[in-house]
Amino acid sequence: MLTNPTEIEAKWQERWYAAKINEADRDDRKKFMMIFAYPGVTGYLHVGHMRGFSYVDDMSRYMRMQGYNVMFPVGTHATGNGPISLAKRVAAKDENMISYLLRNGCPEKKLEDLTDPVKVVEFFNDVYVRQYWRRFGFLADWRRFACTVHEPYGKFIQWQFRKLMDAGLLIQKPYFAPACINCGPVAIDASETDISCGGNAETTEYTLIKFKCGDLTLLAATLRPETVFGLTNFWINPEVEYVKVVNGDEIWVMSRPCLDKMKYQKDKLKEVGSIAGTELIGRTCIAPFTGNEILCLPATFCDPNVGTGLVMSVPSDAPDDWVALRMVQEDEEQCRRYGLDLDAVKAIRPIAIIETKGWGPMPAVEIVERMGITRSGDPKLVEAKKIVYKEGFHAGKMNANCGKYSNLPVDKAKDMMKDDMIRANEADLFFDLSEKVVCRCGEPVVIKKVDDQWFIDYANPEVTAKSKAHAKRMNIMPNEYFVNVHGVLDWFRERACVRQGNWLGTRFPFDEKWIIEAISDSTLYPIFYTISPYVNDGSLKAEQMTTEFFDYVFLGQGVAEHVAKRTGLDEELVQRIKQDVDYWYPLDLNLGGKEHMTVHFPAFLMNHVAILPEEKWPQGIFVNWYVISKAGKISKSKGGAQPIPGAAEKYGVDALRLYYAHIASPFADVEWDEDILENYVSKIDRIMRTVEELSALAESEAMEGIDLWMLSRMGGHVSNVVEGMKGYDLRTLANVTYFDIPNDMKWYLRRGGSNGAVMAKVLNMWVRMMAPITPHVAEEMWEHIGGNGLVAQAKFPTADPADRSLEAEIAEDYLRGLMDDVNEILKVTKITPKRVLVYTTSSWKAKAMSMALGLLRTGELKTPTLTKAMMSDADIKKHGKEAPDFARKLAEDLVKRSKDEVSRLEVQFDELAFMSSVAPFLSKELNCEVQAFSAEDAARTDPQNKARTAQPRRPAIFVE
RNA sequence: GCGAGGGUAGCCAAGCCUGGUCAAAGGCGACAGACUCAAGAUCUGUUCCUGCAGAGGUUCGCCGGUUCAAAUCCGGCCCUUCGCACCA
Repeated sequence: MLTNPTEIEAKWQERWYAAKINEADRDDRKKFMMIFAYPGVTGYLHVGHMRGFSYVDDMSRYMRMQGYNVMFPVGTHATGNGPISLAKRVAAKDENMISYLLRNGCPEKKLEDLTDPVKVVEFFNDVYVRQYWRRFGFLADWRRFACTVHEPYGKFIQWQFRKLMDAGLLIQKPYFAPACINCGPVAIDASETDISCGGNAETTEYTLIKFKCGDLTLLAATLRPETVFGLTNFWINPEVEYVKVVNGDEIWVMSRPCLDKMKYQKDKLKEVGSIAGTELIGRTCIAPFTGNEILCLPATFCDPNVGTGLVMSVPSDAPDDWVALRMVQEDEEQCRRYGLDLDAVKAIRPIAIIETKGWGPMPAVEIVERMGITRSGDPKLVEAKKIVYKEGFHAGKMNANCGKYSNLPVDKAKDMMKDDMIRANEADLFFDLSEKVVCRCGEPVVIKKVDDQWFIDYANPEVTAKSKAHAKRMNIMPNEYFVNVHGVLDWFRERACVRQGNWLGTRFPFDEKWIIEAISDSTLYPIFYTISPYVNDGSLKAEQMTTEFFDYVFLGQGVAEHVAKRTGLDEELVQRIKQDVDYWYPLDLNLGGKEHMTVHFPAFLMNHVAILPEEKWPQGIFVNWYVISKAGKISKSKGGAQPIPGAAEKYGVDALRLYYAHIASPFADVEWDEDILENYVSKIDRIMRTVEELSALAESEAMEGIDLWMLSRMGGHVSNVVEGMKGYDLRTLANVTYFDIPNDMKWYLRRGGSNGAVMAKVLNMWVRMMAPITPHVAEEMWEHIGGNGLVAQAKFPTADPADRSLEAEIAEDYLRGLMDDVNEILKVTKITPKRVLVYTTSSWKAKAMSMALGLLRTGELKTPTLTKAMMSDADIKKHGKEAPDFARKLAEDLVKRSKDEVSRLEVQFDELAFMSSVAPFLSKELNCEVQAFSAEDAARTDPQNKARTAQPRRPAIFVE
């Protein structure tokens, strides 16, 4: 038997792939199709990704052993700008990128190729397949490989979008999205694939409120348009030079950084000059709604980079405003400098507008007081603002000062007032990012308006309702997600599905200027794997993948003969493809990381429901959690994670696979820890040695109790695993196979088990149980014990009912219980035993027990009934002193027992005979003389009269 | 903000849906013993507190409730992790 994991892996992978057992073709078996959500091509993957991937191989191997014809295809998702930006960075000789590539094993001479995005994709496709999936021994059908940027896949996506259009699910409307001013649309996310900083930024919607000031319109950007009723003044930063911008017949005033951003959102802005902040201070402007004239006052907290750089002042509810107002009112010198009317300034009072439970009428005044804030720029203001905003917005309602909005909850009033003001041309919208975002190219990212953006209408009520109903029938794991997915489907709304710019992906079939974006082209794709072998072997060409072709093979619409004629394909081939599709589809299980719960899975589900007939809707979803590093999520972009081939070499593939399956429930994150890996490595070592040792046992000696026990236990283990695997519970499979069974083996040997025939049977079952999770070492052991063919193709074991021996299991439990008790006595008394005497129950107690069990069965077991029954028995009545007490204990004890325990008590078990047979074993274990007696044996040795405490299934013990 | 998950002994982690077999699986780690010249590996035992007889006591984030009985069911609170759309 080989022992080096790398050699074992190479040996068996070669045999599997040579025998093509990974290739799935239609036959007359029942089928099972499962995938993992294909990874994006963004660079090297790390050991964390292999967790979910290996689950799919584990499960598909298990299903194969259960007799299913299993299809496990793989592919990659290269849509987007990941490969482009990688290529750009290589071309720019970016040192971080180069060293990252080399560190992960990219050959130096390959670097030149990687300046081409298409070659980047092909390079990583090869890395993923060879260095990750094949390296891990996956029985994936490589012939079915698909990549989203290959032309035939694009044909499929275009067909999908035509179907969405037919179903009325493609709609067009304006959209505001983050974009680099240079490269076009970018994704803003924590992993910062497209950008070099600002991954946590969010898009903020400001309401621009217009304040007439002579012929100028001052624009205040606010998050709280509902507070206009509380306006007391306007803030201008005296140190800022504002710009004047013509928009229609208005002249807008804003800061320059604001104009730079707004240009991307409004078409006809024309800069016509500038005006100093100081020039505006002291003027009055007209507040919308109220029509009040308010004064422009100086405030340095107006940041030209935030919003418009102009701020409307609501001192009742905005702490910044209140602090600034007080400062202005107290600084008479400044008022004089700006020529302000001192009395008018001093007369400004906050106007209460919102009632919030637990707060007075002026929350801002209150909190500034409470936190002791006196100056603008005090860092505590950030916190103050947060508190007031949160409380007011969610718990407050508009007060009597607010006209027709009085009494409305603040969050409702906000939207109504915003809409009303926009309609009345008193306001507009402006989008900005909550923090600075810079593209990978170095240019800033802004929010850009797109006028004719296409969306997939996931809010469509019919598709949503059908999807929700179908989700109820699906096998969705974990259960929490099964429950939650309905909420997600409800919340799912229109989703922008195409984008412009320099992107890899499929052209939008209705307008070639668009490219279908990354999430929208990866929803229906599992069905593509049913036809991909024909694509990959050249018998189906991209130009033959017409609408009619897809309509026929996927939807069963049209006639094969026509499709054949129009595409030039053989009619027989067209029919064969359709039969393949009908055989394999629907998808049985789609496994993906938890990040897919609110993005991919709902879209996956709804596209199937919207496009395919009901019998092709997916059957299952499995969500897995991550492997994280101590610092947090192991991230592709941040590095630091163990490269996959290195880990495979270091620990062995099977140890890694076992680690993933066993370390925790799939529905919890785990922390990557090298020390723990070592434990799994030695676990596998030990198991291999155990198998080697046990397989050498001599053939057929007489069958003993311990042999019956071993076989019985094995059957129980198999049943538990098979039951668990109905819910794809790999952890139970792992725990039983790699931990419980070895522990049983240990006990078997310790008890002197040595039956070669029994062990041959047990090992044969055990090795097959190891085949799904640690397939390489399982093959090696399978070969060693003389198993038939490849274990990967063997049947998963089933429990043989004839092997079940409750009595044998009871006996060993009895023995272990006894040993525990003896150990406890030895521990407490600190005796080194010279002699241990054991007394089994007296027959009257055994009789009482069976009476009690009888009463329990009929539901009559109570202390008085049992006592009465016992006293009417002559044998028991002789022990009239002890009996009532025993009856009470028995009755109290038995009602608490589970069904399983009770049924064990009902099994006949000769305690004395068993004790006599295990006395030699105990004697060896305890290293002293051991004798067993019946408690009723008049000739027994019993120096302390312990025998009287013996009970059924609980012998009395004497130690000296 | 919206939504979801988690808090179990020194650590990791099952159990919770379906209450009683739960002082709570398993694994690490630690301690002791066996084996060994020794170390490692392996095996055995111990590992909440108390206890010179197999027992008792106090535990499963906190508070309260339901129940004969709660880690498990219900309510509230505290802490924590995660997802939230052009990133797959």
